[in-house]
Amino acid sequence: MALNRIEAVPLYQMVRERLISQIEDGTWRPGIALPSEFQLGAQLGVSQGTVRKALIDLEALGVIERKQGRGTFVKAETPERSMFHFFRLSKSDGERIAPLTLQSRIRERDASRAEKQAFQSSADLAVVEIRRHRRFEDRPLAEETVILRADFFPGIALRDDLPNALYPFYQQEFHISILRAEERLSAIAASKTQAKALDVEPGAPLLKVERKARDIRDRIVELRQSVFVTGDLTYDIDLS
Amino acid sequence: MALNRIEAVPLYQMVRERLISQIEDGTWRPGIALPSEFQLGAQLGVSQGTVRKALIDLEALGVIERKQGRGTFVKAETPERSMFHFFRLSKSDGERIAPLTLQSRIRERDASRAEKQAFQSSADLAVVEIRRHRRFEDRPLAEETVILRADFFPGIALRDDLPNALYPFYQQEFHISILRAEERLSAIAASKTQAKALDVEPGAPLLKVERKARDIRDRIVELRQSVFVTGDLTYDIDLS
DNA sequence: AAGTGGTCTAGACCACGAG
DNA sequence: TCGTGGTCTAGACCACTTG
Repeated sequence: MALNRIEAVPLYQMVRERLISQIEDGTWRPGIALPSEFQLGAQLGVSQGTVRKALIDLEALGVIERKQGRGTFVKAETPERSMFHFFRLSKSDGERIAPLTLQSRIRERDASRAEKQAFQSSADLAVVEIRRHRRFEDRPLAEETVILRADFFPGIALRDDLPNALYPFYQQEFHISILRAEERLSAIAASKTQAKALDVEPGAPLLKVERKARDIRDRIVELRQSVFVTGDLTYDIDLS
Repeated sequence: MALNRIEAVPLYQMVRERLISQIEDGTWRPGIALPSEFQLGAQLGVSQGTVRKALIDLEALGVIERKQGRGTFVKAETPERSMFHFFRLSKSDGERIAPLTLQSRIRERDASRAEKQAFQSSADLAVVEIRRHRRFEDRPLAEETVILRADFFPGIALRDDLPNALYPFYQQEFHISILRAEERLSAIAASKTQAKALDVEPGAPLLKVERKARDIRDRIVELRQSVFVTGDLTYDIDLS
């Protein structure tokens, strides 16, 4: 239980990494309370203040939630939270919208060279490709392709019950928490295929979003390309 | 110099607000070093640890920079930093691009109802409108309209020497630091006017970006609408 | 009343940068 | 060598939640 002190690595960072490991391996599950700061300190052989610093880091990371008088809780990725965080389309009055996923196809294949590069892997790699058609208020909203590292999601290609919100599913079934993502956006003209799938004229403006999603260890675990019909919707972001 | 202890407001928050005020009023100017943690604590009548907590907050806010062994410095908004932070277009290889501003027109007028609402002001309000045409590598890149609260930028409408990067200019000339912004993005089809200004076909896909920029006090001080020809450029963002 | 996280202090020592 | 921020500890008290 106690930490092996390694020279030149601050104690609170070791505590933080230890806790991350324990959340990953299921020792502390989403929704439940961690031991108190004093208890954790006693277990790990450090002071309460050191545990505290680690917990503040983890809260800033978005891994846990601290509530005065109640305790410290592992954050559960609910479909609602995930939508709010990673699906950022809203109406002109600012109200966020939630899409519906109608069709999805899933298959496993070898990674392309570009995909291997994106996953920062030099060895051969199997990936799982998910294609989805997403709608909102009975109209086509987006065409989406999701690429996953097959080794991180064993058996996912055999699942025929993929939910609308994938990130809570990743967390519950595979212990993978998506915490950050990098996106590249551009305006494109609809191709014939896209126009047909999204029920717009060829050449109509579409918003293309290419995403690299990272887990708790900052590994890139998902690639995603989405093409949206924005219409009078907007894609809302914060720069800070 | 010392703080007036107000019940129910933590000391470190009072220290933080005090330091923000002092940065705003020019007591500590961008680029210079603050007094050490112990000196600040002695001046304000609190312990070094309390000052430290305030400084950690300010660093997370992006207001200061702390360097071990050297000191704590007020961040200077350089054109480079500002570009990197708030101008997020890049080439397909990931290299950030820097635009050139060719024409700009500036005038003062009354705020529209929508603008008053955006600035969260119920009273009448004068605004300054800046229109800019921005280019990259000899091609049109964007048409931009910037709306400022006239009361926050006294005399700016008389300036005929607006620089390419406005945010460092706001900081140096008006002591206003832009720290955060909210943006709403959408893909639109070029109107005839836009097509002519940006040298594309009418109907070509453009990326529209509507920004509300906030200062150190979280006040909305600038509205901005930009319309970009993305082509093979992308607008890069982080979700976290 | 008991237990949790939040604030505040004081002091010791370490790591880094500059003279 | 000195002064800075960075880590770590120990202890006191406050604010909030639950039983």
